[in-house]
Amino acid sequence: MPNEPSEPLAPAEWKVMNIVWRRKRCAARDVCEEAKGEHGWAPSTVKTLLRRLVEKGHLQTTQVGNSFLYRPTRPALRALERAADTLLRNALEGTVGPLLAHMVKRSQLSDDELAELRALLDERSDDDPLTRKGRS
Amino acid sequence: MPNEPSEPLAPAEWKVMNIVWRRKRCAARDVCEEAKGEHGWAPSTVKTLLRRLVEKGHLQTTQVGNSFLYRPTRPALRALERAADTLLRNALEGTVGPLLAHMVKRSQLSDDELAELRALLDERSDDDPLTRKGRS
DNA sequence: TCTGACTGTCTACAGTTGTAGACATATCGC
DNA sequence: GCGATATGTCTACAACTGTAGACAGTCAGA
Repeated sequence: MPNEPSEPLAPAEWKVMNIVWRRKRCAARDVCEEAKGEHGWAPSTVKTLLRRLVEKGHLQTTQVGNSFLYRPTRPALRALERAADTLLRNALEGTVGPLLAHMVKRSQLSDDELAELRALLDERSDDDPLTRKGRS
Repeated sequence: MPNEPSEPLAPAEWKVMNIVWRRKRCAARDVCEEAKGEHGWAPSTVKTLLRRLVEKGHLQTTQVGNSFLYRPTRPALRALERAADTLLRNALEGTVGPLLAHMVKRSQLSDDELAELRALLDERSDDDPLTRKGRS
């Protein structure tokens, strides 16, 4: 039982996972409904994706009557962080800063989030001696 | 001639692109050499990937003698930004802030980059009325 | 000019992903 | 108990991906 499913999510799988994450847990029917509305998918499509996600360890099931309740095995944030790590691994020398800048620009952030990020940046430049060259 | 290749890069394709991006432009041989060292790939593997990348519009070629010079059609940063956009599209309500925090933590950023990010954050909280609710 | 080395092209093939129909079966209401 | 409905399973199949061998054309050196 791999607690952290290692296999990355394919695009269609992200869509299904997002539906389940939003609802915390749900039945196949709910996913089918929402996926039909959002992506126009046939129920079979959703069912196949759910099955594969269970196989890969991204979803857990609990049997309820003749059906399953699907539940993510890890929080959405963790999956996002994994994907972000992959992204960063692909970032060449000097592109990380601009990349983060781009993402900040694209994002709606709350005041709290902005404050937390600011704090992080300050921490960075305070305690990382390698980056302490040009500041007074 | 699609100036911005829309098809996303597969993992193996990122690896090849990164080699070409680092060198700005190069011959297949160079890529083969580096890819062999880094990933243990056979030359055929590299050649297939180069061909597919050209087909998809990620690489351009210039014929030189009996061989090609491969050159990226867009800068690495742009490809990264596209991938980042996809990542953000998968981010649920409330996960974007923590996600960015995670990325900042994982990244080595220069003083200049830190300063630029800080400036961006300040700009955000200054001019976005939606986020100006809790601050004095 | 002949040949060897190198380059790109063709072909291959297994595994993954996107998409979905067919179908057996379990359940719940009557 | 029986049938209608819903649920999961099996099967399918094309496209994409990872990986690579075989081969043909070409350029340079002998």
